[in-house]
Amino acid sequence: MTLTDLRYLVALARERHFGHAAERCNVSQPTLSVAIKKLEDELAVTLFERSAADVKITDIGARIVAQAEKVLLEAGQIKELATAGRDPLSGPLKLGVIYTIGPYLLPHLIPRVHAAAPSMPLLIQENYTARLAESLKRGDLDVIVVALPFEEPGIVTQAVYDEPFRVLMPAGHAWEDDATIPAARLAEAPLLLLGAGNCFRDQVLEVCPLCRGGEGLQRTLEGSSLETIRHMVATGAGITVLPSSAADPLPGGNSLLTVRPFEAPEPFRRIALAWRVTYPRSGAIDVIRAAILGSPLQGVRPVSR
Amino acid sequence: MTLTDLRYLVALARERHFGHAAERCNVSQPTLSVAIKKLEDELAVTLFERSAADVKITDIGARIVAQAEKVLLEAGQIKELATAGRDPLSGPLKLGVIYTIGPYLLPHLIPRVHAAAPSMPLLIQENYTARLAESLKRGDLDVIVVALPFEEPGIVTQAVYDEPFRVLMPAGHAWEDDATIPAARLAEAPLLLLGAGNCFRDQVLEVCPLCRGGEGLQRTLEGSSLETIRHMVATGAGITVLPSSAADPLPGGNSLLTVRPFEAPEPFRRIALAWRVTYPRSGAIDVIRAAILGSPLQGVRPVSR
DNA sequence: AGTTAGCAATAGTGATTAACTATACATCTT
DNA sequence: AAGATGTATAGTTAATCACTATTGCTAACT
Repeated sequence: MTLTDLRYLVALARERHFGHAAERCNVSQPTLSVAIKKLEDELAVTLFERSAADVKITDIGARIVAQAEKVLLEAGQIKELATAGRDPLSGPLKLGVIYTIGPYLLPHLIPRVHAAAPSMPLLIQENYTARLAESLKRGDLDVIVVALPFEEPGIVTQAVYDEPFRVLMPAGHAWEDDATIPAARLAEAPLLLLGAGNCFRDQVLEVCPLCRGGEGLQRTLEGSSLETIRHMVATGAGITVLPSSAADPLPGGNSLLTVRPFEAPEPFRRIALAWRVTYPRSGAIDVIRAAILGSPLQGVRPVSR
Repeated sequence: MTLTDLRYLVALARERHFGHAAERCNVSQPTLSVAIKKLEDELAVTLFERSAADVKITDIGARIVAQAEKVLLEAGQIKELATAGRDPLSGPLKLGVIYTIGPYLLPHLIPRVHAAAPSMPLLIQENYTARLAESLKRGDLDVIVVALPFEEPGIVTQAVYDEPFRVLMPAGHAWEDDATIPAARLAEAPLLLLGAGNCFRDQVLEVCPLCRGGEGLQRTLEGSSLETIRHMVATGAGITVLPSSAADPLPGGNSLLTVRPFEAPEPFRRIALAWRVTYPRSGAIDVIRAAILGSPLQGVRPVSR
């Protein structure tokens, strides 16, 4: 029993004539005749009474035809589902973002994605890189936004933008008069850091190897966020390093804080998109990338593909 | 897209492993692999993300698998319907009976058929032979009970029983003293007859050619029934001829009436079943025949096949 | 880093199935 | 009895399906 057989069946039930039914199915009369007979043999049931005068459907035949129509209808739905699902910009996209990007990127990203792909709602999760990577591999996420380096088997990455680091200090701080800050000087001040697990913490410590020992002036704020640290800096608890998108003053910014760039070579982080090699909706990824690049993130430099 | 493809699809969705899914479907891994790829090409949609680690279903894939399961379920119903419909004794049987048999046969027939084939309800229609024949050919009836001769293209008949004719007269009638009545004598009395269209009317007139002219003593009762005629005979309106099943006194019969057989050769009618040559439920017909022969019809003689 | 193991995809082949044309057969009609 | 109509069968070809053997890929292991 195949779907083709069922199509022949309902055609014959409608036409009550083998020749006409065959024509409607674009096959020859013997083809349809044999197919119906095969179906009857398989089901061990007489579906039609054939006579010279006409073709009559049996009671059981009528019931089976009705069921066959249901089958064909449901099968047609599969094609419709496929057609609807063919558009990579339709259907929800599960997006993961690291903590140190989310608050600054998402407010811009979400409306832009919605504008570009209105039928692709975003399901967003913020987390540490490691957790995002796991979810991505499991299939719980489709695309993630992380900082490089990021290497995982089965995962491909695409750099999107570079983002310089900045030094954040309370207004009136001693370094305020310097246009740029040498990285080494970070060891001289109480440096507020995110907790372990945040990749940005490690990247900051890489900028300032002297801070690494754990015996310096720096202070780790477990379970905290860049925003919390910024507020602590404003209250004079210390200084910190932020990515430019989080540090650079917006119009009408915070007058309690002073931001200074690093001395060249300016340290920076490279932000990338990552997804499973096998992920089929590359069009959706393109939209995400475009929306990120279209977002007004302070100080970032796009990375050409 | 075939039902087999869909079976492979849902198997793979369940197993998430080509090899295991193939095994469950009793096919080789390449077979299943190719079938899935063919489906994906046909639908122009990626249903699964394949990687060395595992097989992940896409969102659209999951929706299509759910739909495929629905299709397979409905398709399975076809087999169930066929299994249920395979029994010729299941499902209603549309039975037609001529007016001059119905009242005497059906009260016996219906319970017997119900006992022999409880899941075969009878849909009964009483009518003239000509109307029954038309309904039978149209398919509105499945089997009819008629008197022979009955010849129709595409229709087969099977004699069931012979039924002698009787003379019915009011009690105390002049012929009451005769054990048998010669057919010719019918022309001498006021003979009550059914209206045109009833085959029994014609059969009676054949028995008594002298009555035929239309100028004799006989009286036609259009739109009437044998029961009406019997009552009229009881009131002395005339005599009549009845088939034995309608004439012969039942225990506790009518003392106002006298029944006499004809003189040999006894006239009789042959009752038969008729159905379309193409009608597939011959088992149902056998049940009807057996139920008729099992019915206590007065004076009838079974016709061996 | 090279190797191995696991798994899906591909190639190539054989068997089955589905389609065709031509024709036979059955039935009713003229 | 012959013709017309309509379905079934025969015989053939093409397409499809399923198999085995093998390749190619990825990731895990030594």
